[in-house]
Amino acid sequence: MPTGRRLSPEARERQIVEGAVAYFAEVGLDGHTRELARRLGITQPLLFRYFPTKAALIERIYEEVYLKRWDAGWERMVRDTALPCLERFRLFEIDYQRRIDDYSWLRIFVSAGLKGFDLPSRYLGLVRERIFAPLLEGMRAESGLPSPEAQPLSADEFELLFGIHGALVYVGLRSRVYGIDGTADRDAVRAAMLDAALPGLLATHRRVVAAAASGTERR
Amino acid sequence: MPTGRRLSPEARERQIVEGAVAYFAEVGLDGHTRELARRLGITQPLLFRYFPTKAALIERIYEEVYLKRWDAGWERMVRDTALPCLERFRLFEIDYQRRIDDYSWLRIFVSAGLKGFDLPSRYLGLVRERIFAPLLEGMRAESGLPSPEAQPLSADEFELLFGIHGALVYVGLRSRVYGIDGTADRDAVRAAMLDAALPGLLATHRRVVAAAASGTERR
DNA sequence: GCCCTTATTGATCGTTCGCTCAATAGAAGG
DNA sequence: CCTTCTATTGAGCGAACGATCAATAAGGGC
Repeated sequence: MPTGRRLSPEARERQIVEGAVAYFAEVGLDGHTRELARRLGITQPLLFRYFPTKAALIERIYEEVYLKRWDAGWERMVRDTALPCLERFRLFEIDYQRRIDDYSWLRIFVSAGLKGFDLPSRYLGLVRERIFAPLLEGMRAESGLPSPEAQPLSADEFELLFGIHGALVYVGLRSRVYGIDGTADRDAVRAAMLDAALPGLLATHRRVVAAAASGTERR
Repeated sequence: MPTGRRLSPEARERQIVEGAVAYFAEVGLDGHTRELARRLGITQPLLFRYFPTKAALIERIYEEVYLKRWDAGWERMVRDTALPCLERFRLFEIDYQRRIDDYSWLRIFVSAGLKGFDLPSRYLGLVRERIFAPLLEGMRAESGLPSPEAQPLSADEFELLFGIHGALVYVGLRSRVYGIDGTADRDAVRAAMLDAALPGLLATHRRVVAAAASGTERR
């Protein structure tokens, strides 16, 4: 993609942001501004006309890749009482995983985690509060268990969902971060994982809630 | 840990390796040799007396953290016909996860993956061939299914084990890489995940093998 | 076709990187 | 106590880093 000089500021900014996402995803957030500029076919000082510092450019990448790609429909989907909770969970995960099983998304996410930025923890906090909490509340209701107001959602309940979630994320990580050339159809693999994990989930959830209710019993 | 100058070469090398593991785990493999030396209380040129290049030091870290911590007992454990396969799998994962749920292990692993080094893919290849393949072979036998010689192990079968494995690894990643302060007892969380996932595993495995045997059927 | 705005560049600053080497200093043997 | 060996250091090399700024050139309005 040659540049064609003197773009409009909007077009140039877009080009820089998209190029930066691809570049820093590939080499990590310690990548160099000169190399990024070289790949874009522009000079390095031009980057600093559009972003005051490298850190500001990276902050913009966060907005671009994570905040912008958060789908408000997910929050509605998991509250849609027309479907059973397990089906809502399945639909959410299929759509969510398809969105994040992306070279840039996954690599910048773990790269940010390694560098100690709070983006991953804040993002997973969002998943926890806006997706998993409503789902667990629905599962409580479907099983005739106390509402979260009567008995707060426990850490173990969240782990139930994060466990399945993690298995699905790991499929993408193996390919995008560990470099295992997954020739497999990862969508199908995840669908099969959900088929295996979901049927027993409600029963396990009831056990976990009952254990939490009756003090500190174990299993 | 102040230095006390003029150590024996063996003691100094150990100190450097251990310090390097801790340092590069914390800041990533792009960390700087000067900062590492400062933390060790020595000068930077001394590092280069013990390791010719920074790359050689990092190579040594790989040996130290991954190859050296590989437990040959795992390979025996998963072949121990005295126990049912699911129990072997459980015992392996409990021990394995306890070993790798370690700040340095997990962070250097994903850091190496991001930098494109082949360590993670080679390591996971080891898990696949030396741990999961024997387990799947045993599961085939327990279920009266064809041996791997008669019908090769399929990618879907490996995904069955990698799915559970990934859910367990993700527990550590959330804490060690994403920086979510897991106040929870991660060992107990993983034990509960295994309790939830293992009971249905053999039946699912039979379905997967049957589907693979009868051509390209789906579910 | 000319002018004026501004996107873009070339040159460069101070700093820090991985790495080298001659000089220094601490322990062990006689 | 003095010599010898070598672990350790201080000074510094060339290269590359993020960032700055005056000079240049491309396009739009008249």
